[in-house]
Amino acid sequence: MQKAVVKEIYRETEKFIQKRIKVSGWVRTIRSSKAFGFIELNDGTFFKNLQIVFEEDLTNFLEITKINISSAITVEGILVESPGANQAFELKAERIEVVGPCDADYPLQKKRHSLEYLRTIAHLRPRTNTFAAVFRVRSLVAYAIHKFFQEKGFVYVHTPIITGSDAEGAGEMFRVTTFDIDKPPHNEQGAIDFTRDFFGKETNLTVSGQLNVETYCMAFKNVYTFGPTFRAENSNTARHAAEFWMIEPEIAFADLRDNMDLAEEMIKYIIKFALENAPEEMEFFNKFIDKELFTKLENVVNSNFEHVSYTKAIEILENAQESFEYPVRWGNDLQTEHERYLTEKYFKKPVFVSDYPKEIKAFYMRMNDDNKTVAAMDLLVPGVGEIIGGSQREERYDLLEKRINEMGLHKEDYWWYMELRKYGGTKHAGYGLGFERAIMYLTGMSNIRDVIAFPRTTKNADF
RNA sequence: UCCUCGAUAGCUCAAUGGUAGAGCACUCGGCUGUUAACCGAGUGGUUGCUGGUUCGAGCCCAGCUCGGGGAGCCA
Repeated sequence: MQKAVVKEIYRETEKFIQKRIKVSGWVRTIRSSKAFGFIELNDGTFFKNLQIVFEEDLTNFLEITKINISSAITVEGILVESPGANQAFELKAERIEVVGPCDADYPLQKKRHSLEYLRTIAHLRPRTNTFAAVFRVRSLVAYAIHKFFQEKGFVYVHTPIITGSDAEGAGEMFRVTTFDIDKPPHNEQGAIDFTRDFFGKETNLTVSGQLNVETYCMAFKNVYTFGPTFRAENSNTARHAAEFWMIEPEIAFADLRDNMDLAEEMIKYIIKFALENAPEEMEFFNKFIDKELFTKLENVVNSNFEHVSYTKAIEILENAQESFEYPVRWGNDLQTEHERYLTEKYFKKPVFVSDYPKEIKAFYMRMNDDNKTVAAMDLLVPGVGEIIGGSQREERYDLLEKRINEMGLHKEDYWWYMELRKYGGTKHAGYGLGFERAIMYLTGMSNIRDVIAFPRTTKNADF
């Protein structure tokens, strides 16, 4: 007998119709009458379910009518055309074996659950339509990102998760140590003696792979990282997590414009990839999560992203007929309300804001000729806000050294980073894409906790 | 961390300061093509925690815990 999976049955129906097949999966719902019943079977390979019809000629008919949702079963039968309205075919069961019964206290019902409740049962929520769709899309988009960069010849670099450089400056860090935290060793000055710790120095979980990946950029020309990142910020929002994934491409012999063009091409590529490779899931998001999703995504794919300088953006905001809570002033960073206005109301599409005042940006960003702004860019998208942050890097040794000093950093901490500027340093640029934020944008999900399998956020590391 | 709203059955939600309820889930029964199947009956509660006001608190007050929304920080 032919074994089949639900995805093949939907995609290549002609291969299975009128044939005896064997399918294994979980019961999503069951409706039974005195002499017959229906099971919606999901085997995990496909978003949609396969309808099983069973009748009282089954030797275990009574047992089957009583099984609970989420029981694991194996069904043998013939795939036939369905007289019902909602499906083209169904499996007429000749034999159903319960391979893994499900207890009656199973916490998921056939009805809708709140996303908040489902977070409390993170081990079971991938069995729901919403999370099945989210995590299949997440998987596909991760693949699409690799595919995009690999097809362009980029080299995938695994930058370290544990870092000894505490000066990356991108946020609060999680300490990595093997010390007994109740009694760490002290040196003669009375301070904690990190020379006796595992690495012989203070170490933390990385907040960004950028500085490390720049070294490989100077060897391979075009590189990217794709890995987990950790921020110990006490953030409590729908867009922040303590552990998240980031994609950080870095391109040599390239400037800020090349950088933005790459970002735009990548965003369009992954949107198209998701629409083509997960049509059922995307349809579901458009119908139940965000009714404007397809309109939004098609608008992004078919339009050119807007470009605006920070200075011009300030002008737009100053002239806006809008009362902002925070004042708009050249030199201040853009607030969330300002970003939302720009991308959602003014341009109504993704917009790159570039060339920010040097005071509000990182030390490694390239100084512009005006000596006031740096070659930085943020990509703002409607609904999610900042999804990408990047810059052209300062490749001039003396200017980099000057910025490090101005910002009160210690140049000894960056000795290897600075040497890149001595030994064949060249123009280069890169950006960071928050992977979860991209998934949120693609699916319409509005909380980052719902696009991470087991989210780690302030006061929550369950599962 | 700040502002704001909330926490009642397994879930989603009701309940003038006066006997804590419904739908779904679950159990039992019925039903010959269902589509969140349907019909009937039943089981199910320390009203988040601690204290206070009151003859009496799910409801009023205080503190705490956890969650939602917004803000800061950022991706």
